[in-house]
Amino acid sequence: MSEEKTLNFLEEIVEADLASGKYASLLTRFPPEPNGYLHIGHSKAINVNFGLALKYGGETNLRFDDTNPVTEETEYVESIKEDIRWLGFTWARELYASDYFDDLYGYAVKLIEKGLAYVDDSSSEEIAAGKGTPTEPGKENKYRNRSIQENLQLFSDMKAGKYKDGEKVLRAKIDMASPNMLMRDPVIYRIKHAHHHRTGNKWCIYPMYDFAHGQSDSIENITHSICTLEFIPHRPLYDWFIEKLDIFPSHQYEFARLNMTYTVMSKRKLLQLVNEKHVNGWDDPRMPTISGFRRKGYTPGSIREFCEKIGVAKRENLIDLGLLEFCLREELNKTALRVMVVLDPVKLVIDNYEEGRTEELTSENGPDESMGTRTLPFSKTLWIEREDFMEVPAKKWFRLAPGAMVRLKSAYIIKCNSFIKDEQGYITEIHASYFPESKSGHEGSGNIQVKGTIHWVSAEHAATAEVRLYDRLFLSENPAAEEGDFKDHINPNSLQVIEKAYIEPSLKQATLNERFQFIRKGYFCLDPDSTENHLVFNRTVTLKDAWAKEVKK
RNA sequence: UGGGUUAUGGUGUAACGGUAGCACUACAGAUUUUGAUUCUGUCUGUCUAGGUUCGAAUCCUGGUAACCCAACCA
Repeated sequence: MSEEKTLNFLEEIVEADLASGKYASLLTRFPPEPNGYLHIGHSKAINVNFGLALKYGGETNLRFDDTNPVTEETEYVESIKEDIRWLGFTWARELYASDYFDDLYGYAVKLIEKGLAYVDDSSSEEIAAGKGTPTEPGKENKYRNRSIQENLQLFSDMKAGKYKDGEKVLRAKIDMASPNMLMRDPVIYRIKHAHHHRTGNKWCIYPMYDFAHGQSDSIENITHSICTLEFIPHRPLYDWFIEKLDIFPSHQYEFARLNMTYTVMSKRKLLQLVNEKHVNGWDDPRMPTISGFRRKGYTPGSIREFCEKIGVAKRENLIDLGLLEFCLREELNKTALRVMVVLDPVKLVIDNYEEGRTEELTSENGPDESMGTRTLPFSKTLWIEREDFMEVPAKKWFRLAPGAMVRLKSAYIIKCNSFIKDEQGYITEIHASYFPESKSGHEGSGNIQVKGTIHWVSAEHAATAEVRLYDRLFLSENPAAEEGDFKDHINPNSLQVIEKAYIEPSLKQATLNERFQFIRKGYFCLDPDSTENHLVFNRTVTLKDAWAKEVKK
């Protein structure tokens, strides 16, 4: 079977540009604004930009688009860098749009000198009104015809701080009747007397996105400037500035951003979830942020694989969260250490097992023999999962029930003799007898056939831990598209905390970067909230559960 | 309603005028000391109406639908 992978449209463009000699090498950039945390949607953009460069032997710059001092903070710069590194990518240069403020100012002066920009004294409302609507052209105002000399002076005064915020702006002089609203004399510089996280108080005028992005690309000699679909209408402006300024011609290309089921992706909505305490911060494991996924136990490889699988195209999409989970399970299944943990315990007493006796049983750590084995203490009294016992077994029930037999994983086959209920009818204890000859790994262990195998922990030897079970944050597939407030669709049971789960003793040595499969229950990892005496585990993702489906039928 | 972008199974993505393929999901079966994994199989698709052509998802014409654009945000 040949592995002939077809190219996505960006790869086709790049290959054509390289083949034609338009560019000798490839240089892309990832340009986040440092005003929030990166989410899974950004990981697609990261994968596209870094992935393309990697594939074609080029480089990728990390450029912080920090042209708006009032929303941006150094804290975000650090988290963004950490997330990109964690995903496994390395940038060629760490740059900032603010590095180019002097150049950008010079470009603005050049535009004024060419009669292509003017200072406008209108209020923002007046400017908005003057732009018209998509169906009606805008109107040219009286400031549009100021002399070059006057504009130069005024712009210089703006820079010098002679005006207050909002008193004046610099606008490009393009076409107030353009069908593209963005070409109707866009504002390119505004006054903001604000402290900038890098340039401090040096500037009180700041360039707008459209006057910073393309030029920054050009200054860095970015060959392919890749962004999302909503910037398509900006492209004519992007090209206009490059042409009028006569600078290196970077080109903009657009792809469809990632949308995923059962979550929201807009920064505004994520901020709301954090601020209104629907989650416990940006790195809450229920958040679609990179830091949230990291804390939940996702691996960088699974996210990269997911980004590869979803492809790159120009059409709107809503990708099934199940695909991300598939990528995760695919990796974790190969690498996670198998351990036994009882989340919802009920006591199991082996009547014919000697009181006080303990055996060290051997169990495999994973599917691959190279992962080795460990020992597990076994004794008369065990904890098993409450849901693994049914007083009146359902049809096709393979687990424990009165008179039924199951195997205790890596141990013995047992047969249930009886069980005890309290006055409320709650089962408090199950009694069984074991078959010594059925011991795992020993001759004759397979003489008795059973359909079910369940996990267990020795009561005497078990340690305890808190376990946090996460479910999807929203009940709706596409909460942002629902009528009304997206928050009305929050899943009230997205977090279930188990205060006291019984864990096998080996788990006391768990470390933060290890991944575990709690056999039959899912994949888990240690949470940073853990202390030596209080371990906390997060459920990364469940296992597929064919029985749960059977029950639903 | 002016401009722009996009339409392929439930989802995502290929096929670049010549057999509609791949992955996820779903379903069925086999294996299994995890009802996991693994393996095998099955279902389901070219927005619509015309046209060009020996042949159209692909080219042309007309519809339709979805998304984006009227911040001194990015």
